[in-house]
Amino acid sequence: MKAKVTAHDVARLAEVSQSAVSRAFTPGASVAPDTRERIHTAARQLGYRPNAIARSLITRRSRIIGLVMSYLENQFYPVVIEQLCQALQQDGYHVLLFISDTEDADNVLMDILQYQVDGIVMASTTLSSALANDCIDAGIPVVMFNRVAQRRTMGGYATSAVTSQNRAGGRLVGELLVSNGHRRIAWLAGAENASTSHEREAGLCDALAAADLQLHARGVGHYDFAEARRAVLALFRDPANRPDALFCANDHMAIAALETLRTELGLHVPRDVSVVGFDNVPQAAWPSFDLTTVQQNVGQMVDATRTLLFEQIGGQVLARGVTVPCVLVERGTVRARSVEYQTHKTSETT
Amino acid sequence: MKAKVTAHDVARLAEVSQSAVSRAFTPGASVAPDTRERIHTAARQLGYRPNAIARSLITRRSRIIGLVMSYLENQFYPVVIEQLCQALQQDGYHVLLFISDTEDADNVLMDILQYQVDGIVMASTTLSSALANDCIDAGIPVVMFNRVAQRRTMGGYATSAVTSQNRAGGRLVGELLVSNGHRRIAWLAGAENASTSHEREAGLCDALAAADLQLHARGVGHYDFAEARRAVLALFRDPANRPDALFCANDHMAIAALETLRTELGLHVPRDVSVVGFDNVPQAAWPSFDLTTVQQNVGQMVDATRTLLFEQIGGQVLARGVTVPCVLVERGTVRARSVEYQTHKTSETT
DNA sequence: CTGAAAGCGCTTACAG
DNA sequence: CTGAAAGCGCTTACAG
Repeated sequence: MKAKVTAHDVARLAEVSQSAVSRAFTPGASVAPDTRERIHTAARQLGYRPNAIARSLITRRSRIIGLVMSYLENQFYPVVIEQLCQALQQDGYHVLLFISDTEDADNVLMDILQYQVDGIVMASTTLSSALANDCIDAGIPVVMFNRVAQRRTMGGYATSAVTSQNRAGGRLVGELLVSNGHRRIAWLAGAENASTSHEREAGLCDALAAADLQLHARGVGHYDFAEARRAVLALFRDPANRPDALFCANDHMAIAALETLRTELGLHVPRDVSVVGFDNVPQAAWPSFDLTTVQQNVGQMVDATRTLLFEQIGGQVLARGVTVPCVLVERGTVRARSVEYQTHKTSETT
Repeated sequence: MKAKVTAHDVARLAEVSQSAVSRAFTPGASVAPDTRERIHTAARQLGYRPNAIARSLITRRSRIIGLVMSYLENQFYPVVIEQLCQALQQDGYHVLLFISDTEDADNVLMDILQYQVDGIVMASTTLSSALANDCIDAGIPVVMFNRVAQRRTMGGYATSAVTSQNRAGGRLVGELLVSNGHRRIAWLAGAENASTSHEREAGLCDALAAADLQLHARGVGHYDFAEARRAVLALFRDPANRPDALFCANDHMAIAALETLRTELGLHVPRDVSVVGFDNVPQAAWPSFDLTTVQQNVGQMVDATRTLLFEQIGGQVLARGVTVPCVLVERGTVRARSVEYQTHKTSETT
């Protein structure tokens, strides 16, 4: 391992001061063009790269964003990581990734703070809001991704958040199911303390209420494959009182439901029961699932996250929420309107 | 945003020197127990956290590992990220995540080097080995994860690598297929320049050769869903000359093959054709796929990665390769031995 | 446009 | 066990 080459080494070779070397690597600094040229040549010769750590210490900007997630089995999150990482790289930022169960959240917090990250993105539905508030108290901008803080304000601060229009998305699904003739509509919730799950359920209920319907049944899958399976089994235990549609709080659980309904309960989707998810993960489009779902616009969510982050890094203390529209993606898991129903409403058909 | 509290502030409050504060936060440093106590109390009072950036500058250790990946759609990699991240967190290290297409690899490299990472893990089959060699030249330990450098040595250095026993895994699959009576065995390669794909194919061919067989056909799917679909279509174009088994270089492509065979070609798996993958991603266990595959032991691979990394960070310059055993996971996509064949070999059955 | 100097927040010999 | 001091590799007023 060769000794690290520093700005001083380059300065010596290029016969300039160390300050000049620094300027030659600072966009917009005032250096004569030929000086800069000479410095860059020397730097290339020595294999010099500015030390970002030293720069961070003096500028008090690390250009690092902490990204906190709890689990990646739900394919929605790898997609988020990929897009967020690439976008931030383009902005000249980098991503320090923390995987955290809710239990060791405190240690994670300490680590993040010690690394002097310029901001934090919490992209997980299962992290405590207390953690977020601690960061804000430490003066570090936090953006909640795909969730909302449980307490929106604390000590005069508020937590920024980027979410889909979950309630509107839920309503879209409710309207689709109702207009296709479903009357016994069940809801499979994610985590009871997750804002995403709540809002999607509220949207569903809005649509049901507008049609004078109520939730037929309700289960909780904790956004987990195995738990979703169990909940589905319970929901469909009584053959005489089966739901005719199941709306799941995300695709990950919807796929678990699909598998369980087909394999273990011998039901056909959508003939016996319709299934709808939320997210539009890549697997939803696979022919085996062909899942009708609500697409979260990850690109727009990532853009909004960057905007909120940079606003706050730039000193604008105002936290705010941004809400991104989502769109219904109709595929094959919702039963089409029955014939008599179609006749009934034929004028409405587009 | 409150002003940052530093070791000096704590020193003032605890009525000690700034050096003492530093020692109180350095495990193993010599401080009187009650002094340490007083300092920690003061620190807690002020909300002090040591600045990891400043520490890195002086210790010349950032305790950051750069993790470079190209894409996360193959679910194998999110699993790797999750486990690697958590293991390194436990070691007191953190992960700076870089997503890189092969094209912008150079920029990525510069960034990594500027951030003074203590080591780099390249966990992607599609990154150039030139990139890896550049890092080694810069004196930063590199471990290839799930691949091997194209040129193992350069300028006296070699690149450490952690891989599964891919050739043995490929042989296992070949033996399974042959012993179950398949005779027209096709191979769906990943990328032509990926060591994983090569070795698995070589293992398959070993098994075929031992049974006096040859590859029946061969396609290339570039580890991509859409390309795998296209390759499968080509492989099965001629109904008179169809493979009776298809071994895919990873599960991601095997699932694409399954979907294509069933939906577009109307073939039944395993009655018409057997399909085997490699990795054992979570989806392989889903009932819709129930995919027979070779499991890569991610836990062992992660452990080996840490070992190699820390060896080299500790100054042992020797790069070396570690190879982790993998195991055949038999599920439902391989046709069982035909009756006459079974009779023939009945004594061998375990 | 350029250089000398101060300083970012720490760690770590070196004395005592 | 403790403190004063040097220094990690940069940036950035401040003069010139």
